Parts: sequence; structure tokens; C-alpha cells
Amino acid sequence: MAHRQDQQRRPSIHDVADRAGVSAATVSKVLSGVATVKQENARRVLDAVEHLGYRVDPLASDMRRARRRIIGAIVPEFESEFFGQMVTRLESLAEEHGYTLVAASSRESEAREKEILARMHDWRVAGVVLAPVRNEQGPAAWFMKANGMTGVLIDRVLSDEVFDTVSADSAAASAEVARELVGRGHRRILVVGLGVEAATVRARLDGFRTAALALAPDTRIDVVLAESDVEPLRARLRDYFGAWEGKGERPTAVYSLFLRGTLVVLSEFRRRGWHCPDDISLIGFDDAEWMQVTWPAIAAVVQPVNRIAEHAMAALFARIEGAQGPPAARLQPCRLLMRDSVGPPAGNTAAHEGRG
Amino acid sequence: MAHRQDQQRRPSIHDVADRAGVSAATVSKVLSGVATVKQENARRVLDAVEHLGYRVDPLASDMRRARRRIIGAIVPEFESEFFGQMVTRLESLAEEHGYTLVAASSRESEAREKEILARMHDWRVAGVVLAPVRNEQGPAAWFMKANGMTGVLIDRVLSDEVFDTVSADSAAASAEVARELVGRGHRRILVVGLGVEAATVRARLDGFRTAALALAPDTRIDVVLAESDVEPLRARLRDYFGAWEGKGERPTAVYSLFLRGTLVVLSEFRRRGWHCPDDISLIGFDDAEWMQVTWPAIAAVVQPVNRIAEHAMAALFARIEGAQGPPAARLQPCRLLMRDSVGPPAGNTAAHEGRG
DNA sequence: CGGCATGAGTAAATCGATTTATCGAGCTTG
DNA sequence: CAAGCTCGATAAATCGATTTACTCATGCCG
Repeated sequence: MAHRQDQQRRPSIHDVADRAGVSAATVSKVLSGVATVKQENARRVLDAVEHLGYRVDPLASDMRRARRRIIGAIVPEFESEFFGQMVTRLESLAEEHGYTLVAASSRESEAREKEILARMHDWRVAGVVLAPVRNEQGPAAWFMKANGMTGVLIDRVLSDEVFDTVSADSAAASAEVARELVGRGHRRILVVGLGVEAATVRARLDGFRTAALALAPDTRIDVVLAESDVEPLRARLRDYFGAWEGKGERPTAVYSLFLRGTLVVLSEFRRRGWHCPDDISLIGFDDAEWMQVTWPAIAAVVQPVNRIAEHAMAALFARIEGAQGPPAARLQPCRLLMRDSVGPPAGNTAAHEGRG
Repeated sequence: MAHRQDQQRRPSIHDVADRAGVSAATVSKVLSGVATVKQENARRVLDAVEHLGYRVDPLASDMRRARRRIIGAIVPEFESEFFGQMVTRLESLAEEHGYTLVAASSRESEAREKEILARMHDWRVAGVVLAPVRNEQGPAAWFMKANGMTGVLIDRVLSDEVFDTVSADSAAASAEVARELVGRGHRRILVVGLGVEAATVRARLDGFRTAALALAPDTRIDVVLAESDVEPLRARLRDYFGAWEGKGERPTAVYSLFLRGTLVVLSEFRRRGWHCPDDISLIGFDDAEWMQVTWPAIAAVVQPVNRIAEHAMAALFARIEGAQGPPAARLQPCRLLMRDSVGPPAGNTAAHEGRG
């Protein structure tokens, strides 16, 4: 009668112990599968658990151990398909290992990124999967190092001398894009990139440039850099294409290094009345569901989201379980999805002038 | 010398107490802003906190109270813009109240939904924001009721006799769509809907039908229902339009009740070489960034994501703080974004009057 | 038979904070 | 001067589980 748990209070391990006529320690042993418990007692404990609907309180359970059964994930945003899928996959993997995933979005702010990390440190997470806003040199990664946290960096990152990194092989994918475009005869190509100092984005550009020039040294590559916001980018593109007005030789193909860039480029084409691939070819880094239904469908580099998530978690759990050795920098291959937006250069046969 | 925290161990409240020459209880009081502490001691405590870089362990701090400072959020998926934005906003709001948001995705499975809920119950979350897979009658909502959990239901939900609900006013938005289409002269309209028993989706259909028939009783409305998967839906649409082959009077407008439906409809148009709005008009429930850059831009109903999140959190915190009273069912108005995909019926350039 | 290993179980310490009950000092009041 | 009160501070209980250290049998062996 001393313990009544039928009201609001959830049953605790002591309620189970009382009902089974054993001590709390024994209950704990049964539930954690320690062998040194009499059959009879184990049965009584399990009966009591069943009857009371007892479930371990993960918070209390984690109290005693230095690292809790929680994995933190930090992504720049939840809104994109890429990070949405990423978080989903990370969540599954964490659960499979008996961990709870706590995800947070840095909203493209390094300050916030560090704050979140500090909070996760407060939570004594066992490990963190960090997709940094900029690159591996940000304050967040620094914080993780300074506090001896266990973590893995993904996506906008190439390698690090403390943490394992996993990302898409941007350079290789870009080289393949170069092969496709140059191979079809394009010699004037516009690359739309992010102004951010992300190592990955730089790799996308360099990979493309190197491969294109190797295939055809006379290839002329223009680069327009912009922030990720729609409006400034739109303005810069307008200026860029405006400058070609009247002159004959504008680019015959555009390679956008990031998703929103592809979106804005496409809408600029529409504004000018240009059609792919007749007037100009378009290919983008990063795929999205809508790209199949635009007219025409847009060719794209598909990032191996799932494989990145899987390798990141594998590396993280290895470190959590004490794996030593130098940090590994892993690159996952992308898939190039050619669609109707890419064709041979427009001006090859007849002069093609879009009106601006 | 007894306590050394400089190694790996984070400083605990006792380390702070030692350094400040007071007891742990006093430190706790200072940090929680209780007034009955001497100035001098408070200063010493704060100095020690500063010097040691002490931060409260939220897990330990939450141990004693029945409800922890955690809010759970469950959404069907992370990949869509809608739920991505939703989680982002919920996260901000939770943080503003000093709570941590733990988000999980049910991946459109009611079984998983219930599992997640059980886990959150284990975590003794203070409250849950649940966007159910189907509607308010699922096993998850039932579980919440059975366990006396505090929660708010959002999105695919109209009202509930236990929990507050917040969702977009689908019916009103659909009525407005009807006004736009019927007003432009459309009398044969195809509605593409989900087969799921979601109250909201039903409301979208009913709202549209009622309004359309009220405006023009001779309006003919066809309905194609499908699951959310792309392929079956594509097949059903192919069949539907195929049946009109040769016959003259196929629908002049399509209203899709969900985002992926809009996507598939558009790609079916493309396959048939139909162009919006000349050959057929298209408008969809739910907006996405890509809809501005398709050719033409697609008209859409914009859901008030942020407002839904805000009202949901407000209601939730009110309940957490003990607000009584009957559950409220709140509907947030949508915004209709007319774009180029909607025009007068094909072959009816002049008259906005129906044929009667 | 004494000594030692082994098996089964439990009391109590522990994790890091919060909260309750208590205590001592200083001050007022009858 | 004793009783009563206030203020500030603290020891100890508490939250719910895990783990350590210890007890008590029992069994085996020399």
C-alpha cells in the first residue's frame, strides 16, 4: 500500500521490484540481460513489468553514464529535400543502435550552430553529426574539438585533422558534368556558384574547370558567384546575360553548383523566353523531385544522401565505441542524371538570338 | 584537491559550490534567481560559474520534476517544404520558451507514430505537437489520451474532443479556388485527391464542390483519388485522360488537392503536350518554391505554416501551464496565389459566361 | 573439517541537480 | 532575559535507474 502508481505517476523500477518481491538491483539485472538471476525470479520480474506496463526512464537510465544514449544532428536547414532526407536516414540509423536522435537546424548561422552545439554538450550527447554552415573551420567544429566531443562532419566539408568527414564527391561529379557538356560540343559555359567559402563548392568549380580544360583547352568558362538568397542572385544573372545583349557569342550551357541556383537560372531563362535545350543547356548540382516535371526535365547531379548518412553514422559509432586512428575523409560518388535540358550547343548551325 | 574537474569531467554544481565556498543548494538558488541570497555570496557563485565554465546539466535538472523541459514533435516526413518549415518554426518557438524540441518523423506509418509517442512518453516530455499520418482518430492520439499526455494536433485534423487542434482552413481555401475557376468560366473540372481518410483532404474536396455548385449548378466535377505514391497516381491519371481521347469535352481545369498530385498532373500534361493555361488550367493545394519557375508558374494555395506552428505552440504551452477548458479547434486562413497556369477554358476565349 | 570459489541477491553509493526541513545567528518584543 | 521571528545558508532527501561492494548460502576439494 505504500506505493501506489495507478494514478498519474508512472511505475518506477521500485514498483516493479515490490511487485516481484525482489530488489531494484535484480530488476535492473533482468532487464539488462545479466545471467546471474534465478529463472523463477526473472519470470516474476517480467510478469510485474508486463502487468504494470513498466518502461525504463531513459533519462534516469542515462544519468549515471558519462555519455548519454543520444546522438545530436545539426543541419543548416530542414526545408530542403537533401537535408530532410539526411535527417530521416540519420534518425533511422540512430534508432537502430538504440539511440535517440535530436536534430536541430542552424538556419545557416554559424553563431547559432555553436549555440546548438553547446546545448548538445550540456545534454552530454554521445556524439554529433554536424553539417556545418560553411566548412570544417567554423566555430562549431572548433567548439567540438575544444570540448573533446565525439563527432563526424558531413556535406560541406572535405577533410579535417580531428574529425572523420563524409561528403559527396563533388569534384568527380563536376568532372563528369564537364565531360557531358564538352563532349556535346559546348565551349562557352557559365558556372553559377555560391560565394560562400565552402570547400565543397570550390571543389565543384575546380573539378569542373580542370576536367573541361583538359578535354578542350579552348573552353571558356565564366563564373557568377552569389549568395544563396534568390533576389541578389536573380539580379546578378540578369546583369550577366544582359551584358551579352546584341553580341553574338553568349554561353551555350549553364552549370549551376547548387539547387536554388538552378531554380533561379531556370526562371531567368523563362523571363528571356529561352528554351532548353534549344536555346541553351542547363544542368544542376543537386536533384529535386520537381526537376522531372519542368519543361523540359532538368539534368542533375544526384547526391548519395543515404550513403553519406550511413557512413557518417558508422564512423560515429565506431568512434563512440573507442575506435582510435587518424580521422578518415570519405567521399561518396554522385550519380549524374541526364535529362532533356542538355543538348548540343545552340549556335552551332544557325544564329540563335533570344530577345532580352 | 578532492574534486578535480579539469580533465574530461565537466564541472558539476558541487565544483562551483566548493570554489565559491558555499553549498550546492545556494548555487542552485543563485542560478534560478531566488532572492534570499547575500549579494556577496551571489557574486562569488557567479564568479565561480564564470571561471569554471559551468553550465547546468539539463538532464539532471529535469530529473526531479515530473515533466521535463522537452517538447516532442511528430511529423509524417521531413522531406517536404511544408513539414520542414513547420519543424523549423516549432523549434524556434520551443527554444524561446526554454524548451528543447525533439522532432521525429513517422514516415507515414501509424504504427511508427505510436512507437515514437511511447518513446516520448518515456522521456516524460512536457507536451507533444502531433501531425498525425491520417487524422485525429489514429492509435497515436488514442495513446496520448490513454496516458494523459499533453498535446496539440495539427494539419491533417479538424477537431478533437480532447486535444486542441490547429490546421489550415482547407474548405475556405478550396471555396476560393472554386470561385476563381468557375468565375473564369470553367464548368468541367477534375479534382485530384488522396485516397486517405484525412478529414482535411475531405474538407478540401467538399469545400470545393459545395462552392462550385453554388456558383454554377451545372458544373461537372470529376474526382480521381489515389495514394501518395507517384506511380499509381500517374497510372490513374493516364487512364482518366485516356478515356477522353477523341471525345470533345474533356475537363478544362484541374485542381490538385496535394502537392505531389500537382507534380504528377503537370508531368502528365507534359507527356500529352498540353500547355497551361491554353490547353488546360491547373491549380494546386500547397505551394512550393519550384512552382514559380515551371513554365508557366503554377497557381497554388499557400498554407499558413508559421501561423499554424505559432498557434499550436501557444495552445500547447497554455495547457502545459494548466489551462483548463474545452479543446479549441482552430482554422488558419490560407492564401491563394494565382499564377499563369490558370486562364479561361480552352476554346472559350471570349465568354466568361458558362454555356448554360 | 577448514578454506575457497561460486551463485544469487541486496543495500547503498552514484549520477547532478532541486527542494524540503532544519539550524544558527541576530533582532525584536513582552 | 526568555521566547519568538526573520534571514541566510545548508544538510539531506529526492528523482529513477545502474553499479559496486558486500552478505549469505552452498558446493567442492584437499
